[in-house]
Amino acid sequence: MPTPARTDRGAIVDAASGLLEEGGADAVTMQAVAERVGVRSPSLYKHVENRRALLEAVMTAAVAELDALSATVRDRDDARRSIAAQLDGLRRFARARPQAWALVMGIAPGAPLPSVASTEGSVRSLLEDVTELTGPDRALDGARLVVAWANGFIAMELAGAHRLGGDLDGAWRWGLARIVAALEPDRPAA
Amino acid sequence: MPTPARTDRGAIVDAASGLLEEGGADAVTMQAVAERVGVRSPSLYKHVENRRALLEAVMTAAVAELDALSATVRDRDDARRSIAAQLDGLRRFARARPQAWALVMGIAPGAPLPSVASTEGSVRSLLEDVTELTGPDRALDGARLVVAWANGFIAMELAGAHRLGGDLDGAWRWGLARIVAALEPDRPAA
DNA sequence: ACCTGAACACCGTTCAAGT
DNA sequence: ACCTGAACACCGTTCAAGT
Repeated sequence: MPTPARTDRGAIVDAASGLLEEGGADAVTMQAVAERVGVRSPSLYKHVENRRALLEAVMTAAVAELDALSATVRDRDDARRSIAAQLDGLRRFARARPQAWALVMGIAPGAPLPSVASTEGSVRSLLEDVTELTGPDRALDGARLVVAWANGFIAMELAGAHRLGGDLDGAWRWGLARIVAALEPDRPAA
Repeated sequence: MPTPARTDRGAIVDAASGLLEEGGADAVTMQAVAERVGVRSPSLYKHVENRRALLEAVMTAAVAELDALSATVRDRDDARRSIAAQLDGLRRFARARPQAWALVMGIAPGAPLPSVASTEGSVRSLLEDVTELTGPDRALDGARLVVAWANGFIAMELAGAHRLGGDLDGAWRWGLARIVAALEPDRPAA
């Protein structure tokens, strides 16, 4: 006789996301996830292939959130403003969900896969904004410049680069202005 | 009767470094390390406090290598050239020892601690070079700009951001030129 | 003073047995 | 069709016993 499912994939991924943010990827054990959704750990294997696949699902969900956020903050009327808004959004997401961000960046302790590449899906709208400033020939290089800086800055910030002192928010804004200006070859922006 | 030591901390850290590069931090198990140095895993605890401390020692060794490399490639006569040389050196190191770089970046699977901050020790000489271009007021912001971009780019590269295509070496050189130019407020560099 | 086997608590994963 | 307990191979770590 068929037994009705006592949990499902969505609940499992949610539980894993919660555990990830609370204790890092190491805290996402099959037993902890199982306990949170109310089953025993072997039952999870009816819904996810294994722990690695579960973490990939968590990652995919985070990428989707980032894509949605990117679409929300985008400003189609002003490329410069749009780039700034999207990078600010990325930083906000990273501060709110550092472990998910680290997972997406391929930076997480216990991460399943390198995956910055998948983030580049959410770079698509950024790419269009950047193209407006660089022209099509340097659009890809420009997008890489911008994304590399932002993620590198965030990595430093989350890793606690406070010890050098200084105003981190100020450093972000100054860097952001410089980076955007650097996309425009000839005009020496303010 | 005292028994002569059959291994020592240096050999243990070396073995751990090798395992790290071969299979990532997950491969640095106490048993694998023990086997490589020719003892049983419990004996390791006579020389290192625990696995976490061992990984920290590996990280410290990598930071020391980076510092040495940085000192080697530095060019005291030309700040711009010196910055480029140091970032190129960082990229070379990251490509040769991706796992060690990831560990230092706080990016490794199973990393013990966020530690980009400690990298900033090796940023000291970079900081001096940057100061020549930005002046003292923006030196810290400028160093953060440069280091963030370089590490972000390397993270993308190591994570396999090839899928978007394009010339990655070209993107690095172009970005590097732009970043260095961005340090000089007014002059619109070539 | 260092090394070892045995032991403990924990992992992920498989599988036969239940409903 | 899903859930479970038992089991397996593996972790990190402790500790009494060896030399």
